[in-house]
Amino acid sequence: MQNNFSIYNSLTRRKEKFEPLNPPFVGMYVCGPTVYSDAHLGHARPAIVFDLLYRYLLHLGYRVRYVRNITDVGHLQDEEADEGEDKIIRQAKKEKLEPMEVVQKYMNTYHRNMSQLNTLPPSIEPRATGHIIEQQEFIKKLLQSGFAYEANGSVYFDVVKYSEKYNYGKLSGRVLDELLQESRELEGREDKRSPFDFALWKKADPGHLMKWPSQWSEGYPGWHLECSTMSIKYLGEVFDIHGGGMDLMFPHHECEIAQSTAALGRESVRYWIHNNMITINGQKMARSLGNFITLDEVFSGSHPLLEQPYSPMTVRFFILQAHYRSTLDFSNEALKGAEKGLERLMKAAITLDRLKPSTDSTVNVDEIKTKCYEALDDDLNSPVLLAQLFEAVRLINSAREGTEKMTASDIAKMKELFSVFVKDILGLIDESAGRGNEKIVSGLMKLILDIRHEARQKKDFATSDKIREELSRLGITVRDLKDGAEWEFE
RNA sequence: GGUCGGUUGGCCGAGUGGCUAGGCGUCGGUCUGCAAAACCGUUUACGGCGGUUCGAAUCCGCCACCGACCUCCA
Repeated sequence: MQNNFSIYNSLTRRKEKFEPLNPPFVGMYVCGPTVYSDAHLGHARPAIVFDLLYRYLLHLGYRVRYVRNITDVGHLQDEEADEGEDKIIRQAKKEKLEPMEVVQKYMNTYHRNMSQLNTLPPSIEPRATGHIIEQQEFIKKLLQSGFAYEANGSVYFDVVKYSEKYNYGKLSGRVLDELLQESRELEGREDKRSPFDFALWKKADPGHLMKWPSQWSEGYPGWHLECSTMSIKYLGEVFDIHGGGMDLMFPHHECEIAQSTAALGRESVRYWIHNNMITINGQKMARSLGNFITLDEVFSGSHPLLEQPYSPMTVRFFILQAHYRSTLDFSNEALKGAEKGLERLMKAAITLDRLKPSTDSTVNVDEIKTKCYEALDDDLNSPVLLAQLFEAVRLINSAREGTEKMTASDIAKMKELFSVFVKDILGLIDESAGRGNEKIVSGLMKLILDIRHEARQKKDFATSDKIREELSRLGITVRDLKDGAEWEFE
């Protein structure tokens, strides 16, 4: 499997050549959502970023097993004290639903939104509640290895003991001694030996809605455990890629490393990849800050901050226009810009279909293609890839104007370029497509435009304008060219 | 306070020690019966102060400001 693909590894803080453990197979695990409310713009970013990575790896010929979990238990409101209320249970009470109804409801919304954004579904989408036994087995391993301890029916991970042998904090750059000095004293619960110990199994309080029997207590698993358990179950003890948002590096991913390393005696993940945040007015978009916009609100325009609706592809393009490791600032102006840019890109594909070949050529499609690969190979640089594609757009438009020339071979290559990079890899599809019966509509349009053409030849502009206006009312735009006219749905 | 990252033109965003991505917007032009689109050009860049260098937005130092993480957050 040949490739020149390099990717930034958060663990080593460097770009590294991507070399999977067992080519052509690639194992990729990405932290999915906790399904307790509607997906917002922030959720779209990792979904699209890792969709891009998934698509590119597939394009390069790898056989990728893409695992993305659904967290449906154990994610507490106040993780620090390990006493917060489970997010899903809290929402269930609020909506007067069964916890599993809450999970199903928001999982459905999430899937619908992800499909709208044209992200490919993962190969496996495991749920925490479906892996209670496996998580308990994992806890037993940690107890056996001595890195976990039981206290009052709960089981905790012993961070202090772990750090005597391994490096707790290596991913996020934290030093345990410093963390311990700065941490405040625990109040109430004294089950934990150290404030940075985290729960593997929590004994349920009376009346707790989601709980399972175990040898320790009726209870539920800790949040960090599910990812270690399920990634190893489906991808093996050592696998290639683990992804997620930067905000998960500490403590979530740090705890995952500790759990897996403690249980297996070695590192599980070879490449840690983290996407940056979407900001709004320079501040992270987050539920807790109350400045988030849900995807449905974006698509419908029904949020006070939105001046108009923005289509799923506009959002996708907007996200792909920024490098995944940079913050991306939301604004109406930026979204509108993305909308126009996307339109320009998609129109060029249509123009390409209608282009008449020349006998000679003034363009070098292969050069653009090479640059497109270089952009992706350099840490998945989608903005530079788009810049290259816009160079192709300029050439296509110029060819239509006659200032550049493309042979039939050039046109075929260019179509291939668009098909591979725009559609397959960037996952950008024409949202105006699929309206009406293509064949009949195009036949009718040809007829109508022929009549209009004849009217214009006779300088009967009243008729030609009437046709254009009536078509416009139906949502069809007509544009006159040097020879004939072209049309499209608005 | 600790750790890490950022500060690029009206907006969003790439980037490399010298050849000034790209998109959107603005303005002008070409084309056009009109319109739209397209094309060509234009517009104001690299937070501040020093330093290294023949040459720095790009390397180093200091300062200012912003953000993320250190509770949950994609």
